[in-house]
Amino acid sequence: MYICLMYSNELIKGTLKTIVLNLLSKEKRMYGYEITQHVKEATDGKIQLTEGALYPLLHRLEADGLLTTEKVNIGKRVRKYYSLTKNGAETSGNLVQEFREFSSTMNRLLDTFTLKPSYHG
Amino acid sequence: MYICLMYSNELIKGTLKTIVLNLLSKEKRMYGYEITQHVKEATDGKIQLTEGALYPLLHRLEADGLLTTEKVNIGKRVRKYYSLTKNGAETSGNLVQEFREFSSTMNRLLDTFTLKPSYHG
DNA sequence: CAAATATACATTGGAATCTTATGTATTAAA
DNA sequence: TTTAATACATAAGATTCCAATGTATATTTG
Repeated sequence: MYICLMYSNELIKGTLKTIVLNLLSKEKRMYGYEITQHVKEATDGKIQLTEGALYPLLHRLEADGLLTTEKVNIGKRVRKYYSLTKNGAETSGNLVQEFREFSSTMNRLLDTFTLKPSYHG
Repeated sequence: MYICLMYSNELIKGTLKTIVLNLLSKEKRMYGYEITQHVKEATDGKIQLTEGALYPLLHRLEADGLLTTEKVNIGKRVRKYYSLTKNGAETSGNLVQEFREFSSTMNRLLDTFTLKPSYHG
């Protein structure tokens, strides 16, 4: 996904990594499905991550040394837990701060010109 | 561009349209180069639009009926002014609101989990 | 108990968006 | 006079995400 029912979904590109790393900086370890559910609940369904976006990202982050994994058997199923590496924790903090700054800059920019959106026809 | 010196530039994908339409909802008409300079100044250089992203977008928005153009001769040069159509003004308002909501949702989501970004090693 | 739903992983093809690089040309400043 | 600024434009490539599909186990519900 990134099924963002309330938003034109293009807005969110680039924030998935931030969301995931930030979550893992607070929770010791999480598995993919758990992440999707957590984000969904925390945002009242406003942000929903798709597997097609999430799983490849998790694999990439592991390959890049930002995450480590441990497999845990749950009955006959194998659950894959992800945790931050030291590098991942650092990156997490940076990305969150970057988003905050960007968000602030954007909102200021939009404020400057959104007093009355009008049609100058 | 989208040369965002302070940000990992991926964060901004999807906001270019919002920025441009919002600008044009406040200024009767603007031309491409003017838009890049305006955004640059208004954000203290934090957001810089590249021509490679801006011009194709302007063309697309015109093709989609959100913008109209008028060419003005400046000496030997032709300057291309863009203005919002009625449809464009409506879209502008929607996109700005969507960004605000998304921004708010994201910041709340990040707040929930950023008390202390840490390495659980 | 059977069927539907939830849990849980994964990959692939394609769309959309942006960057980098390149190109042309005029005008102003150093 | 040469450099920088103004002003447009396009093309190739990277990145990121979505939709679709696939597999399989576990739980809930009718």
